Amino acid sequence: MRMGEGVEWGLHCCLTLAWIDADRPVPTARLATWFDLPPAYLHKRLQALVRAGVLSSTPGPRGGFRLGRRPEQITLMDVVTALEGPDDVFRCTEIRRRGEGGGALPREFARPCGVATAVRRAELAWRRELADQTVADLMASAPPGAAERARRHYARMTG
Amino acid sequence: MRMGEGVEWGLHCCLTLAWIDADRPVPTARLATWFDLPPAYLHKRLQALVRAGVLSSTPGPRGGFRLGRRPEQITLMDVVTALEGPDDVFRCTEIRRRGEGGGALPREFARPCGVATAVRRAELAWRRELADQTVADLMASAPPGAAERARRHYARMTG
DNA sequence: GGTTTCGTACTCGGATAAGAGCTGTCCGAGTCGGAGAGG
DNA sequence: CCTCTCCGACTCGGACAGCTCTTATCCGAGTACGAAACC
Repeated sequence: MRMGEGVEWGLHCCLTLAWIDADRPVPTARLATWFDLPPAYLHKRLQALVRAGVLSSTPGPRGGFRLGRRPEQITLMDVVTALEGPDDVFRCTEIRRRGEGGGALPREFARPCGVATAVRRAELAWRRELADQTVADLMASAPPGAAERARRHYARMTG
Repeated sequence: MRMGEGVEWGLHCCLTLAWIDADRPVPTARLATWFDLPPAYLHKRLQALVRAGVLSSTPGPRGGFRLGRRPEQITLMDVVTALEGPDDVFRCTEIRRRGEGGGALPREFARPCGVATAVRRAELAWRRELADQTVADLMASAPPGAAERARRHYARMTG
């Protein structure tokens, strides 16, 4: 059980896009060079963020990606859900009612499985923490001057 | 990103072992029949729980598995860690310092990456919820009479 | 009848193959910018 | 000199392979029981 690498990429890209706050969209190639990532695959992951509304894309020359909404309205949960899918981490297959164990007790199965409930409680705590943190919070917790350095660095790339 | 199926199996098996509280160890075949699971693979997953000390095993005839310690001392975190591995869900690859972006700022990298910190906060909340729940809690939250039914069902299987 | 010995069957344990999902790559559709010709 | 047209290049978007990890399976090592032979 491991989180996909694209989540780290997506969060760093969102943070960078928020910091530089460029007038023009930022193409994939720039971000891939910035972080030394495989351009094609990064592109694929950014597309998933566009489908979720986290980013917006512009085709053609001078095109690229920009934030789909303001940084304080992009939660980490949004990014994780967009990149890892909306499915629950824990999937209850109702094994309690399979096999010999569950033949004759239909009334009890009206309530959800206790094991699933317990694990989902942890998963909800995880999702809640992710939903409480926004890209704006990431910007605020960064060392001072980080945004300025990002802008300068990006200006050096474009020029 | 999905949790392995073995976690559900392991938790249900621990709960069942705690309920029936048999004098003899319970072999894999019984548990596999109980939940209608592939016996060989269930066996492999139970071995992982033995390596973690959650279960203890007895070889030979009349052998099998039993709980390695009391139910109130087996947390859901123990089971998940045993079956999914001890690695963090989110792995920070330090992409901030890779590529063009991180060449000239060595002082800043002394502090951990803000993105990683934010995601790890959520992961810690998840682990904490898992660690706060024990197998004994699962037993307590089950409908009354569940333990008795499990014992009767197991007696019918053995006899 | 009691005891010893042997064989058998059962269980765990780890090493060995298929399948799914993540990672990585490619090419096509669409679009903007600029060069060049014409007025 | 200004405007219109056309060409070219750049970017996103989705479809196509390689690889790691999960799932699934098998066979070997060890052990307790039970039967049989022996005392």
